[in-house]
Amino acid sequence: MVKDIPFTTGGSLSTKQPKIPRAQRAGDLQTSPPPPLTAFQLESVALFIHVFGALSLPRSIGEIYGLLFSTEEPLSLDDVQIRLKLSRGSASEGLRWLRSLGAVNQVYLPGIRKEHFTAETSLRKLASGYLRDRIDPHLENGPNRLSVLETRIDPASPTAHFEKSRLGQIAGWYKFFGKVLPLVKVLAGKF
Amino acid sequence: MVKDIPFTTGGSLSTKQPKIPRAQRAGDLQTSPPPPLTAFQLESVALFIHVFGALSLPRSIGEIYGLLFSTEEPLSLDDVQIRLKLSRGSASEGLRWLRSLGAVNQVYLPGIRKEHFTAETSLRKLASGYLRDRIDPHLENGPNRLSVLETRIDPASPTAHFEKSRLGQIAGWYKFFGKVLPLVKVLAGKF
DNA sequence: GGTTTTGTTCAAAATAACTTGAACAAAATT
DNA sequence: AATTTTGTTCAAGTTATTTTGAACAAAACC
Repeated sequence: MVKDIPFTTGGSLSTKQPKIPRAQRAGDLQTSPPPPLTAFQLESVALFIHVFGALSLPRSIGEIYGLLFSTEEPLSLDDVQIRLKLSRGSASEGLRWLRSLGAVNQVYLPGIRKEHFTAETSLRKLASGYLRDRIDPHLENGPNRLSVLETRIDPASPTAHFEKSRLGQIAGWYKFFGKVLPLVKVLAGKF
Repeated sequence: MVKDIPFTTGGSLSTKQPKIPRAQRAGDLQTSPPPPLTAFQLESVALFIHVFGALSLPRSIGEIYGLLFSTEEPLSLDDVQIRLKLSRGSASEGLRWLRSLGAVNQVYLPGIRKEHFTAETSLRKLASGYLRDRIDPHLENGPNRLSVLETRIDPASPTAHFEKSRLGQIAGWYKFFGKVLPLVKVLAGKF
């Protein structure tokens, strides 16, 4: 809202200069020349676009992780954005997603205000983060879903016996995942 | 192509009747009244839409598997299409995808021409099919991708050491999956 | 206090994925 | 061999996801 009044800002009543688009701000005098990626970085980005794509995750997330993975120094949001030519929004949301998963670490550099990030490469942390955020939640509703399904069986119906056996089937699947996922997390710690 | 000439067909030169849309063909006299799903079927469909959605698979695939899972008798493509109100194309492609994964079985009913399908519920088959079709292919390219990445390292560069350590990291990940996935397949057989 | 820097949000635009349905192909039937 | 039944394909339409960018909010700085 208030989209038509670009030359005033929210809070203050005092005189204000026109708002300068962010792109010009930092750069007017010396717009940092976009640092090209090394061959290793380019190949890493391609690799992780592929890997994340296999999990149906958006390209931008693969790009960001790939860049951090292939770069020794911590990078800021702006570094990421400029090097990958992403929008601010994508870079911000992508980093947030990766952070929440535990796939990137925040690094505080003394005297520097911007947050910086590095790639987390521990398989244990990556695997457990992924499973925790993207798989476990589905398993937690399991028992609930199962009991709802049970209420849909009419014991009088001739199909009741079949339906109960299906119910048992699903229960077995949940049991399987309940046992195997923790095991995978443990094994991931050994690599 | 030849999209503007709806009243001739490809092969023959002889006189032909206008092509009748499939929908009218079977039905003119008694269009089969769409059989409503039972409460159990409805709930199953919802459940599998959810489960397949967690794997970023299309809704129609979850619907089809859910219907077959909750139905004792084998169903034909038309049965699936009509009951779920899907298009022919979706039903066909969805069933093909599920078949190729090994998640549905083809059943030949004596004296009936249409192919019929039932849901495969063995965890071993489901898991190994999914892993085989959707995960293994990515792992197979692994060694190749790894060696390409290696060629991108300039041994003279000061980052070469870091980059080699990253390479080792990835190699470890591949090793992990190479060991764990077969284990998962074996364990799935025990449930 | 006001200004600047930094990070987030979200509506709209761009892109990708899915679905539809009619044409086609293949096989069974007459 | 012509017709009917059945299953597949794919261009076009529809829907969902991702990306963009400008407004906003929060914190650091003056």
